[in-house]
Amino acid sequence: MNGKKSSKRAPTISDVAREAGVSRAQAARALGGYGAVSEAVMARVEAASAILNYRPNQLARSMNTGRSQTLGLVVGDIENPYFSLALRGISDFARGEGYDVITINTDEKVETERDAVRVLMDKRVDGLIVVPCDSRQTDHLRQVLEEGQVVTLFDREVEGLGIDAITASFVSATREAIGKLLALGHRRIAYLTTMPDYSSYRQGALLSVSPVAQRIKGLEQAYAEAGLLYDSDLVKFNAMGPQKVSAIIKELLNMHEPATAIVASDNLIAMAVLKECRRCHLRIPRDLSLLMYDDFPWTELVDPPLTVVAQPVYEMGQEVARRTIAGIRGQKLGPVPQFEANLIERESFGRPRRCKD
Amino acid sequence: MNGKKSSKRAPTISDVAREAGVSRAQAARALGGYGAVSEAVMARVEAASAILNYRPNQLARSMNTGRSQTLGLVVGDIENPYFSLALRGISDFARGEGYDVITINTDEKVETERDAVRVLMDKRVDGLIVVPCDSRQTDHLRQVLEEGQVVTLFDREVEGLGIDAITASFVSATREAIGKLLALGHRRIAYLTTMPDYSSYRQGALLSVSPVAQRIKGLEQAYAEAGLLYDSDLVKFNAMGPQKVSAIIKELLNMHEPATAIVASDNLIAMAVLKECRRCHLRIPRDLSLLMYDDFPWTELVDPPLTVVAQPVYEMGQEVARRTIAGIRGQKLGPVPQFEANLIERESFGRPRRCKD
DNA sequence: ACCACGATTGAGACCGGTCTCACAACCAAA
DNA sequence: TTTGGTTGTGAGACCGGTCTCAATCGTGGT
Repeated sequence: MNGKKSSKRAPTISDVAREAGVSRAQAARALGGYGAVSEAVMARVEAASAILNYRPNQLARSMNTGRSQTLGLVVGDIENPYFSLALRGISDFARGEGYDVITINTDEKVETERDAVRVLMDKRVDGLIVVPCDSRQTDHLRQVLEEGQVVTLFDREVEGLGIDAITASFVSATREAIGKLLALGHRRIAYLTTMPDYSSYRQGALLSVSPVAQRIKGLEQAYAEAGLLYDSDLVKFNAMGPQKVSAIIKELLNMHEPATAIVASDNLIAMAVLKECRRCHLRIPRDLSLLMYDDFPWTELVDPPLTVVAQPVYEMGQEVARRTIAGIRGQKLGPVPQFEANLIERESFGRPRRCKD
Repeated sequence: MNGKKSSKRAPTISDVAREAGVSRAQAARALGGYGAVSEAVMARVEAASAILNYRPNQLARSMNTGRSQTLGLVVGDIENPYFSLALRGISDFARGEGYDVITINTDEKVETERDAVRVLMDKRVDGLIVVPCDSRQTDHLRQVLEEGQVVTLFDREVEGLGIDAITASFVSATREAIGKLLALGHRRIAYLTTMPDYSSYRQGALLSVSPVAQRIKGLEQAYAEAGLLYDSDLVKFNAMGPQKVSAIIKELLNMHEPATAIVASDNLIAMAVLKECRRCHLRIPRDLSLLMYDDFPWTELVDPPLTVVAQPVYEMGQEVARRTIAGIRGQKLGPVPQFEANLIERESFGRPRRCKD
């Protein structure tokens, strides 16, 4: 139905020039607002442009300016409300500066991330915003940086790349949250993350800058402050999907000393935990306390309303966009602002149950 | 930090040709896999390309093929999980066919939609997927259609444009849901939508194809089947944001014959209703029954789990992408498949309370 | 009247690819 | 040996803009 015959080919600057009776160069100058143009020519060209309903071809413009006015966003999963809110922040800011955004999902697979970066480079985006899915495999990032591309990281840092990363700082909010759990009497607090287990997180250095590492650090600090030592067996990686989470919960509850509280590293895990609890008739916070990262509208609507550590996702989105665009323009913006996560207390914390059952 | 000096300019096909000792045309043929190329040249060019780490400039390619391998998505608010799930469906399918997606938010403002369409046209996207925010102001769509652009609508139809629209069919699921409410004894069932009130929805024709119209139709059918007449004063437009929703709920409960059930046209409204109920200590379903459109993971986690009318959003997203790309390629795909919405019964329906208080 | 200088203007190169066309080389058929 | 048809190849036009450069024009200074 649609493109019956591409009816009228879109008018080009040559058409406008002919209509106005001037040279291509002159028409371009009039429309582009650069160089010197007389009143008369300006008027004629504007009229011609209006008559033909001329719109400049951005592709052609990009060709020789080298700027495409487009940002590339490489993200794990845009369906995840965390990222879609970030995208909203990014595109709102970008739009205000005349940039558009191409989004590509990686599903947290490095191979896909590599492809995505390449595709976006090929499309000559002016800047790249990347949520790197593996802090160790970053050759592709290093390579595009060498080519002079502007890259900004979001949500996760990578050491040694020497580029900005917009992240929230989780240590203090986490320490505060875990402190409350400890005060309530919890000792066995499990941490669930979708992150794959890199042989062991205890190698520390590798993960030292990721949000997960920060959160675990905050957790350990809280234990230390209480004069306790955290049992790192309670950190569970690879909690992707409801089945995995379900299995992990079973494991945690069947330990010699069962977990009495769960920290969910993101909203998907938290939902899986909630679902599993409902299935097994476990009541929160009576049977299990729950802390989740990120605050979404529904978290205060569930039963019980969830205590969460929130980060200003939308604002962080705006900030990556701001810094990326500044980078493109060659501006310096000073140090990355600290986005501090904060604890929002609702009703998913309670005293631990004494014994099993 | 980033673009210190754009270190090495990206190699072009000329560089490859020189390195391989052949003409530009020949190098292009070898790389592009068209025309006739001898074994020897092929090998030399491939080697040169690998050495230089050559990547073709998609912009330049787009220039004269006229195809940018990019889709434009114009959507109300990507933060809305309904749309972000749809986007996921769209980009997954698009990616599989070698297309990328530029997303622009309209905030449901026609003016912004107009701009968005223009910007995307200027960037020469190959096809446009639009969630039109006003079924009456569609000149900009009509115009790009005349220019031969491929456009597919999503979520909402517009009459007289003669293009595909991917929507779910809501009549029967809604009739079923409302039938259950009527059977439980409800008579005063309110419908809340963010849609602005076009003087009055009773003009019918204007809204005849929108999802909202379909839902109201299903609602009225259910009443008719029960031998009742629906009081159209119970349809409340313009329910944008928690405050509006809050005001509307107050109004509904203070009517001479108060509403005993609420139908929320989208998840944002439903959340606002839930929040308001919590604030006013109204219990669902004891004091008020609630039906919401769209099914999201959290709907079965809230208190109580929500009865919803679900639509296969992800699949619908895939389908728009499929049809848009088919349109670009000039293929015909036959009639648009019917996506039937279906009722998922959970626990937010109950008997209406007898009197006030 | 003559020259310098700035404002206007058009010709044409260029961005990095694709693609048409003419021509050379090669082989089999006549 | 001449003819015809197939590769293989390079030259160069083209996509639709931007931008450099030199030429032209008008004008004030001397």
